[in-house]
Amino acid sequence: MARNLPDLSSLRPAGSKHSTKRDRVLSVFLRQEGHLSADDLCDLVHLEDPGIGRATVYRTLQWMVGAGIARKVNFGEGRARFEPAYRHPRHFHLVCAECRRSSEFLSSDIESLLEEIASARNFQAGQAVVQISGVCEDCRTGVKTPPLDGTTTERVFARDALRIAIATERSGLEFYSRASKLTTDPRGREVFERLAEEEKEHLGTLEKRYAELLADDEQLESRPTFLFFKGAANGIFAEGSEKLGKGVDDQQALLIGIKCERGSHQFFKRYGERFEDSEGRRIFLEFADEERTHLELLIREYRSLRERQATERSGRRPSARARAAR
Amino acid sequence: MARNLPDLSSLRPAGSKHSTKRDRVLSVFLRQEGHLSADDLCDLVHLEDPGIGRATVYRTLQWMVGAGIARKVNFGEGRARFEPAYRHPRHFHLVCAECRRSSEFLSSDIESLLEEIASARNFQAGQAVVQISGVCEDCRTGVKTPPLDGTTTERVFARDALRIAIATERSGLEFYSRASKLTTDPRGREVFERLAEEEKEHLGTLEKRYAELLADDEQLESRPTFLFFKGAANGIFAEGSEKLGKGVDDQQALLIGIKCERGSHQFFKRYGERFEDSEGRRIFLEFADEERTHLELLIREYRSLRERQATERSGRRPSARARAAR
DNA sequence: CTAGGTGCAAATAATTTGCAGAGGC
DNA sequence: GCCTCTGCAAATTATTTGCACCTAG
Repeated sequence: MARNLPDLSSLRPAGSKHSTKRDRVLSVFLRQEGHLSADDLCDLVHLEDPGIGRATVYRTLQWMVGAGIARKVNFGEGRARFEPAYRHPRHFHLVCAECRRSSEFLSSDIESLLEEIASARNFQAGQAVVQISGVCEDCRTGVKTPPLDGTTTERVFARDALRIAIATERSGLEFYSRASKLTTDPRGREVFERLAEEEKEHLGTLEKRYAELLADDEQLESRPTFLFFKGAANGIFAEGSEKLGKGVDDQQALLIGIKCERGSHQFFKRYGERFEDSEGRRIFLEFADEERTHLELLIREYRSLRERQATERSGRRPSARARAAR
Repeated sequence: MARNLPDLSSLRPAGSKHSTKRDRVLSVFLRQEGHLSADDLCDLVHLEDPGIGRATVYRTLQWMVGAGIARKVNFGEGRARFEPAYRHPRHFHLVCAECRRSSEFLSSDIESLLEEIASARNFQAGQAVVQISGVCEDCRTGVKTPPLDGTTTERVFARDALRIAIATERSGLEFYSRASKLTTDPRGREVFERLAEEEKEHLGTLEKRYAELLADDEQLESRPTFLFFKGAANGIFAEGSEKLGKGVDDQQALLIGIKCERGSHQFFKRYGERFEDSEGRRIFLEFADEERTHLELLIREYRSLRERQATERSGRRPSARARAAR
């Protein structure tokens, strides 16, 4: 997503010599956006340096795949295509059968289902391929939508990241408002109220950021989604809110909150880390960080509550466990 | 899934002559279980008739793919593999990178997410490829699990179909019990009660069938899942139950029920039709049929309720619409 | 008898490899 | 100077095609 290319000199086969030609192949490859076939890359390389042989391109490509710099994808054309793994985390494809162009998407929902399936089969999952083949909008309507440039791709990614963060924030806010109403312990209630307040404030910040992003590109809101993170992010707090309903006590409410924040934190951290330095990555990681802070606060409060309850019990009469220990 | 092979004589290129050799290739192919490469098929064909050339096998394979008899799958080995489309509906793969064997699964949850994504991108989706590559249980543990024979595959499929049907039945039962408690109109309540009763009865039948199936193969319950239909089937009624909570009137309750039954009916019909004649298919289609009956009952009741309400209103004072029409 | 089907061998296409020479360290 | 990288051409692998012959309708 970001424009800054990785340091070429640090990328070379382990225990190997530096090679100008390999660097050139790599450099040409990394500057490309789409999914190149080995031949496409050959041609492009020849424009800059006709003295580079096919075999070198093939060999470099092989090394790049092994080193995780490139990914080999097969769209069933009888030849492989390659895409940069830098600035493109693991993602899935929509492949047009007519124009052979392909666009990308990312769905954490699908990813988690795949994980579930693999573990149900005791299968140690590595990479997954998800491809939808069909006919793209352009081929059906005849209108040629220009491909998104780097900055726009960045913005779409940031937009989606913000949307997900906002949705999570909203459901978090609902969760804490509910929790604060249900909590009887004044200190616990205060914690939930404070968290709800924080979520509200942060929600405002995110929404402001979203509005600013829209100001940069008026078509931004109508551009197709890149990140499909429907359930995974929002479901966490929604599930928590649901559990809150059924006569839970303060301690349970805190535990549910802890579970939600932990899930949410892990989710945003995990996905944030998958992206190269970019606005979207920043949004995810900042969010993960905020969730971590909340998580710590909740854990502290949970411990304090248990302590206070223990003291209270022992003040009146010894607890069941204490009595059993005697 | 079923053992009965399709009629070979009815399968031939449109406007083409009959050919013994093509029939033989086809017949050998359809008798196989796994994913054959063109060469594998050649070798197998040569065992029965060494006088059949490579080209014929390739040409037959091409025709089979075009005619929808076979599906071409690419596991990234540099050569294509082919699987019979008969007795195997569209499905996804887990591919072991070590032993190169692949096992199959079906997930309606993933399918519906894929549909959603395609439509969000205005992409007319055709086929989808979902592959998880990794290391299978056998390769990790060293224990060689024998591949499932036809009868067992059948049973696993029937087991999964029953599990899904039972889960749906359960959530349907919960939905109708709830609805019957919430409904004020005595006739409407009676309908919901009757449906709840029917669900309960049918649930019993399904559970009995499940127990019978387990009796045939004591390991059946522990065999890996083939159908991953987590959300799609159960979510329908669960969503309906949730909506029921918030002070809905009788008419709305009926409408929610109609929506649930319609979704459920369509779901089971759609997936049932994807399978060749088999116990699993029967379970799905029978279930779809039951849901259709419920759907019709609910629609009749909804109409009757509206009519009664209209009469009631016009008996007391003309309805808003009737007054406006004057 | 004739259009389509078939085997064989040759063509194509993508990718890999052997090898002699070039170039980094 | 050693060892790896590189270009070229030849090899390999998967699949398709041309063509003379065969066979079903």
